[in-house]
Amino acid sequence: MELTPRKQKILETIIDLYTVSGEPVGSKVLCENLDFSVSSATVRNEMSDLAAMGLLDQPHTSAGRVPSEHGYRIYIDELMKPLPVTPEERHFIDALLLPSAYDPEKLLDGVARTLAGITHMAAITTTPSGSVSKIAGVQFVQTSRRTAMVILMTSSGTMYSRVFHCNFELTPEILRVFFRVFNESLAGKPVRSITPAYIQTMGASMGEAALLMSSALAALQDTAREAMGSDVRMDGQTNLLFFPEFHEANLRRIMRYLSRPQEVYQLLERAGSRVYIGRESGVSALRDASLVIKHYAVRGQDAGTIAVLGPVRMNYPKLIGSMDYLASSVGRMLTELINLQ
Amino acid sequence: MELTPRKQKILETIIDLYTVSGEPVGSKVLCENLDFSVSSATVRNEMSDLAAMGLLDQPHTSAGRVPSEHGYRIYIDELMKPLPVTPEERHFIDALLLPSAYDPEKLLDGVARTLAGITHMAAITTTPSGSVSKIAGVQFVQTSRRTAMVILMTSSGTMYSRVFHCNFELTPEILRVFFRVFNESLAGKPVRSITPAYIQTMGASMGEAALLMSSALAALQDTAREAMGSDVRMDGQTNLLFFPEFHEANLRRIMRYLSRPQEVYQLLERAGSRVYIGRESGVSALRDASLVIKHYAVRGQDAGTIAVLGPVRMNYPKLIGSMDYLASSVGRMLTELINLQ
DNA sequence: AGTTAGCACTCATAGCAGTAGAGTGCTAAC
DNA sequence: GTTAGCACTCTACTGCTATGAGTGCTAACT
Repeated sequence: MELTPRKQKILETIIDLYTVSGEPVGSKVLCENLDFSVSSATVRNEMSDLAAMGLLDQPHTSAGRVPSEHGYRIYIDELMKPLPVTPEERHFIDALLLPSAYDPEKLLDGVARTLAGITHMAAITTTPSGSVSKIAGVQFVQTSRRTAMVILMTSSGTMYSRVFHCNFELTPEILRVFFRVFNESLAGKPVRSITPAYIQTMGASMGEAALLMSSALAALQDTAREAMGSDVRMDGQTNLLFFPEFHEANLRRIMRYLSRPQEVYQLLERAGSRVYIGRESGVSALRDASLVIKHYAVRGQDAGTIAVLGPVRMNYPKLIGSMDYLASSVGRMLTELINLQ
Repeated sequence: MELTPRKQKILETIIDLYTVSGEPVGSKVLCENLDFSVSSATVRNEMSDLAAMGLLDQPHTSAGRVPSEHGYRIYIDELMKPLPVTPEERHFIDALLLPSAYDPEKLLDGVARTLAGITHMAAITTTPSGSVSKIAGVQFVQTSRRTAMVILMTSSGTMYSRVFHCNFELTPEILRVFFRVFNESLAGKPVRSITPAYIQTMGASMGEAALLMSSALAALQDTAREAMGSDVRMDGQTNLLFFPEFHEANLRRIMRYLSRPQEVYQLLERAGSRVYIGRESGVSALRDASLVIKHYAVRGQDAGTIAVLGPVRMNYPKLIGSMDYLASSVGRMLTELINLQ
């Protein structure tokens, strides 16, 4: 059967109405909200066709119709257009991002908070894990007589720091030696090459100096482990409490899933920019939710993702418009931050 | 009316049974669980007395009894004893704390995660805000040709860092000047003295050099603002989803309250080590919850709090025992970290 | 051929007894 | 002071009915 323009319009209107009300849409209210006038009987015939095409579901015989996952898919792929952010919204988003704009480490936190704030849903951001980035350099800062901080800087602009303690007095000279030794053997190497084995090799090649550096080496390995970890930030999980479709077991399933960042990370990284409606994600915990994923690029290279998790019934055009803008802002900001270096 | 030993024992047993079942306790099951044998009629008389004393509530006429807030209060103040952690539990807690033990910045995060992990409730930790701590020193690290990181170290052992960008090439000499100027005017001063006004004064006193330092000054002020902010970490909020008493509106109220860290911070800081049962906290969002607060000390001085939020029906002796141990561990670890410096 | 009015049919929901069972409070005996 | 016995209360559950929203179908209309 063919999806005539009138059927398209009806599907769109059902999705619009269902998005705001959350209730199945009946033929009567539907034909009151159409921008052309036909009787409810005609609308019923069309709805019956759309249901036969698998675009609408019916909770039970005497209920109205609800868009099916497939219906949403057609709507998103063919019918809707992203709604670009207005200048006001742009200013609003920029203002929310500003406080974290100067620190790559904090930026993705700020983005998650911003995204959760403007969408009132759960927001997730990821940065590329160290598995793809390189070591830009290692820095040392003395923090007290016998403690110092090692800072690992990566090519993606992120920094990881750790404090370590030595059983001897540190001097600027010693730290300069640390700096030279560490940067000579590490700068330019992929972060993933800092393995315990490599650390041992480094230690071995230093001879006696290794004893002095053991705590620094251990601290460095800690930062590398952190850098290798998938970097996932979330915010606004509690926003999901306010959607009637997220209830009890359903909600618990979702929250439990979100508490395993590695899995979330993998889902987002391999997805590409797209919308997962309900069961499309293949994650059973998310079967009643939608996940909108948008990759952002730094220097033209795919660098990470921002994503929003919410009920299937959400305002996709608006959300996708906002996320498009936010993703480009983040990419631009990170590119600037890296170019500064 | 007097709280005879038998009444005490009955109250304790009711609380024990109610803690595991969550159901009102009737006279029949109660007398099966008492360690002395009396008939259910006797128990009924005693329960009736306890209800008259305000220690038990009755949801409705034909239901069993439930401990009242006042009943819990008496139980906690007079009847129960904290259950010290077993050596196994001690090892378990230590193992959970270990990964974050070496970085004061991350320790309180780790403590919140640990506490949520062992209690299966929501955990909160606070550190003293910068309003009471002093500036131990300021450090600068070059991160690229034109960017550097300023690190504010406080007397409480916490560090706050921010990256800043200059429109000229940075050299080690310039950073040494920064270091000298900043430490001369700031070291030893309370963190709260770094106000925008003071920053301006600093700039003014530098003459031309102020132009070079403006971005560093701005970054410093950012770190100071962060250091002044109440430092509240939470974890395990989603654990609350699994308690039947936290439902719908109730749960949303609590989550909404937890999303305002400043209020939570104030509640914990002014409370002292204690248990707030239901409405005792004075926070209406927490009227159906209990909050167990424990202060920890660093170098013998009150330094911050750890707290657990959960249903009123919780295992207080066990929880308080665990928290006593955890608070002393945290205090000890922070004291060590500070003494190292 | 497409559209519409009319009507029978379906099904969820709310409301209303009636019943079973848990638990109490009271009384009288021990 | 303790206990057995019993009437009383109240909730939770079940089955029933009425209601109404909404559909699907048919026949008439344009």
